Amino acid sequence: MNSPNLNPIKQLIDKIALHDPISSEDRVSLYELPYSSRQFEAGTYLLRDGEIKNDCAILVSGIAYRHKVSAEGLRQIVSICIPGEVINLQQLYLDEADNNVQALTECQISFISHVELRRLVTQRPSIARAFFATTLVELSMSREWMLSIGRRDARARVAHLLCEIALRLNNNGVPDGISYELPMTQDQLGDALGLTAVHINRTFKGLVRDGLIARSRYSITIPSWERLVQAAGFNSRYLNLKG
Amino acid sequence: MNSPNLNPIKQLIDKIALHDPISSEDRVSLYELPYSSRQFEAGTYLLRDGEIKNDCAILVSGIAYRHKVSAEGLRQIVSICIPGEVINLQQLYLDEADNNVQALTECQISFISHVELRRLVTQRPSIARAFFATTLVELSMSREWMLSIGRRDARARVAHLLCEIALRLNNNGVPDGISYELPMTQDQLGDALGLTAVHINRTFKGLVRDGLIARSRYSITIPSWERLVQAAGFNSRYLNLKG
DNA sequence: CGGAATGTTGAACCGTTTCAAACGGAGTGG
DNA sequence: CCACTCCGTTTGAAACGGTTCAACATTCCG
Repeated sequence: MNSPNLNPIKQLIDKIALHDPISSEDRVSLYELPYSSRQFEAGTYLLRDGEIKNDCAILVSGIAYRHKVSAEGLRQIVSICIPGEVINLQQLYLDEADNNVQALTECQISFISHVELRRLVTQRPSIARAFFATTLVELSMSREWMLSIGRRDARARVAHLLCEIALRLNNNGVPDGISYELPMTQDQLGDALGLTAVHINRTFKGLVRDGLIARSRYSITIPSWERLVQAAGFNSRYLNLKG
Repeated sequence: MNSPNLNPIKQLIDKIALHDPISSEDRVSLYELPYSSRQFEAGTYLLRDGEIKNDCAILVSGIAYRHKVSAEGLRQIVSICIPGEVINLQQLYLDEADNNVQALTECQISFISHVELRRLVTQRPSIARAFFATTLVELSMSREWMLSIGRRDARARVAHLLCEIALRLNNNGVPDGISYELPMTQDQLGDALGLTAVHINRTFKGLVRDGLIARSRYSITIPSWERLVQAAGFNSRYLNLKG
């Protein structure tokens, strides 16, 4: 999981190629980018609201979450970051970050100079295009997230989040009986779904009672993908996965 | 408002230049793009969920809203589109639309061939960059919207929406006493904010009672920007407006 | 003028929150 | 290896913000 020799560029390429093809020529030029890596322990801020331009940060291993806090101090988690994603793409062109990214587990981050990346993206339109496509998918995911928070009840919201993460971790499809680690406290889940930790707890219990999921510690098991999808009203189209 | 001689390319340029500068050279090449225009009446779908690649559609005049509907048939409005925006940027690189855009007022739409635009964007990195920046701002807006829906109460949600639109319509700042048209029914406002039409009504009444806004028909007046911002917990940073 | 769509209001209801207390499990120090 | 502590989970009861339903008022538009 935290194997130190994960190649960040490969992660990045795999990720962006998921939504837009990248020629082998472009791959090579991406491979030429210099980078440096660093480990961050769970809980660390990987990006802070208000932060000014910085190097481009790729999440190589681990899971993180992006959040904002309201004037009243309430937190809303707006997305989950998984390996291969650029955490601060926004800062590639906009000045100031307006959100935070925090490590959920230990995270390996690799840094590429923004200047370098901007240069590459300028010289190679198809790489620019791939990053653009990735960003469009992120936008699409955030719209679905809005639909969840605004219009689904607690049960469907939780189920939907579980579906989304399961599929993002297994792009080719989620087989029945699969399990995965979702290292989020119920407090964090609440902040992600616009609910209370207490209500997350009750909702989880309901899902377990009805056999839609099984749980132990941070591990989620999905006995029947079909049934969970049904309960969530989940339609994977918005993830724009190929195939 | 619906003046037929609005130049769509100028609108487009003004819009993307709002977040990223565009050189005069690039402006010229944008001006060379061929386009055709058409009027759509209020209520028309400008983009449909499931629609396959199409020409790039610029909203030249009028207001529209983007929405998704859940498996249970509930609608969530995820953004308000104002003039100068490309409605279906997503389709520039992704295949299938996963959301709908519907005209709120009569709308003038101009079409540019996606092929042309892709070609231009390939040849002129700084234009690509400007579109990228615009998309990043859209992403940023959607994150703020999530924060609203997930964590603000009804009053702050409504106030926040009113602030956002006021500022997007007046990029240089909102003077006290300003009014603007928000041609949305309370049903639509409810769907935008994850509330019921009924509750929108009561919340509006509350804001009026407390002198935070005045209303008549679809016209909103803001006596004190300061106070409305306060009630909304509004911080304009996420809009990434220059200056 | 008439009908449809939108806005307004009240009362009952309900999904979720709040508060508070107890529980469990992992890590720490004695 | 136990006791202690901390943090997150679990549970119950009461409260609340927002919903639902239903009736009525208003505005719009043909």
